[in-house]
Amino acid sequence: MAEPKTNELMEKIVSLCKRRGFVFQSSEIYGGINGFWDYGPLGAELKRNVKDYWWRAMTQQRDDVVGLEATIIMHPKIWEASGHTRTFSDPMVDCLLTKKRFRADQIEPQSGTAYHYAGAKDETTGKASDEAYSVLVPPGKPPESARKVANQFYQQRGIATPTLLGERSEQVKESTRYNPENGSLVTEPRPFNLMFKTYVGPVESEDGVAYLRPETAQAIFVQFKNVLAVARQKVPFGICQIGKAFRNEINPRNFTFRSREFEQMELEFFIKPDEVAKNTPANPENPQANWGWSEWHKYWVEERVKWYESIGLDRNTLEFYHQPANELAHYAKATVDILFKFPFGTQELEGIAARGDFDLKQHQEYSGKSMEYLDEETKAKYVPHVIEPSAGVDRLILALICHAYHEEQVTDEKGAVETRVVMKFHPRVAPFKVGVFPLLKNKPELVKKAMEVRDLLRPHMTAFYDEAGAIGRRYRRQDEAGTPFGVTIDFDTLGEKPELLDTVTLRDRDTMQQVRVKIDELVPLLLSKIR
RNA sequence: GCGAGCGUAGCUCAGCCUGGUAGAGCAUCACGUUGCCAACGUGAGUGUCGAGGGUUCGAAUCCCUUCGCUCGCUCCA
Repeated sequence: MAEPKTNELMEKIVSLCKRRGFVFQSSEIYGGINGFWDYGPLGAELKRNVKDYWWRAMTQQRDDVVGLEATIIMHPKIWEASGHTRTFSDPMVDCLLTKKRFRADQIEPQSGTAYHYAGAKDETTGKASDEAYSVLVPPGKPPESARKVANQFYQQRGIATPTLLGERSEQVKESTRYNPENGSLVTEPRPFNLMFKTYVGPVESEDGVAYLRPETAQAIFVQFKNVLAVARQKVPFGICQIGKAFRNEINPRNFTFRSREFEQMELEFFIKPDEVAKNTPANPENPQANWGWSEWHKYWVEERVKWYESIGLDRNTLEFYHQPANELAHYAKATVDILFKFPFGTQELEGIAARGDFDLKQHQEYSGKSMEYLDEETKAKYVPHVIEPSAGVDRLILALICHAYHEEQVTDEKGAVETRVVMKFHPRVAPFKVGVFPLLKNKPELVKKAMEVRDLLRPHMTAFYDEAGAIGRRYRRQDEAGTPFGVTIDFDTLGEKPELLDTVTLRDRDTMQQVRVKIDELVPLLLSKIR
């Protein structure tokens, strides 16, 4: 089937999301608020299904993972221990000429001669700028190179043929105020705090400063001892959590992909340090308590890929990025990103990191509380290491929507070709599982029977009843909502052909094929398809 | 944050240049019709033209500010 081009495709998807009620812009009637999105009726069902299914797969169906639900606002010292207070508030500077942005502390100190200018004037037009500007040139280079850069600067400000005013020079040593690439002055360092700040208590004072969590993981680490004490688990075991996190992104982009308020699904899986584990490679299907971090890391990557497959994102729709050593965070031993090919580019859905014992050690140090675990089997005492599969819920929802979106050319019986838009969600995550339709709405017997069928299905699955308009139109509406099955009550259901009494047609969203099914068999049949 | 473009009905968009207080298609709702894939008929509704301010007798249209969206740069623990 022909798919539209990328930008066009993304626009169609955004449009459908609004039209059908998957995603709305937050606070839209007030003009919207950048980086925040709401889920409409269909989106809310979809997201709930995805989270429920993750929760079921990660903890309810495993012996070795337990759940946690922690608060969004936590003790501010947590973010000092985790490093977020430091790394999330780097002062940044921009090059005044190229606008390129640097971390202020990462600019290589420069020495040389700085040429300062008070402004510039265009002798022919009379246009002038009194904006001060400076250029640093390396020792021994003539002032002409500084003037060239300064000319560019003033030309950008609308002075076509600038005459530089008030030039004076100065020797500078080890300055970080200039762009090392072109010598241009940079802006004053400006703080960028990526954490949302708030105040605990009614009085806004610095004592009460707190942050909305920028990730859910830390909550798990700080509750590690409590969970350990009650969960009757032995290392290796995991703690998982689903919850909101907040980042004051400089520039939210790509629909819901990078939002300022978003939801994460995270597992922290605690394992033995390699010195304690015997590090016995074994059958990957059969996890071993004594696996080292490398085996566990591979195991969780595979587990997660299987999970994505189970909701319809086949392996070949994903890409895998093994972060090279120079990109790894200093505490990480390995990170594998699971990526999805979005229309706007291939982007990360989940990162699976082997984080060593960094996080627990940090909290041990900052809180003064021991994070050690007594391994009864080996009698060893250690701070467990951790494997962290961390997924973004909202970007996964977006991936599912993009993946589900299909346009198909359909030829009707009159030979006219039209486009069918169909959202091919996996039945497990589809917002509605089944649509129930009376063939005609002006026949009370059909309507009555259809309502009975709806009521029969409703305790088991989300069922959408629709009687408005022609039957084909109702099918197409459900195609756009991604409802995988349609049940139609017709005259045969009522016994027009006696052998078909109490049977209905069951339509498959993707193939549009219909089969006749006994009403009695509907619930078990559909349940087998949506679980 | 910087640069460029854009913002008109639920959606897609015309109108803007050259000011005279808004339109199309689709969608929605009601009634009728409809015997399985966006049929048809009749009728109905909707816009503070993104917001605020200015110019003008008069602003969707011109100017300024602001918010939002898209793209590029930047950022991305």
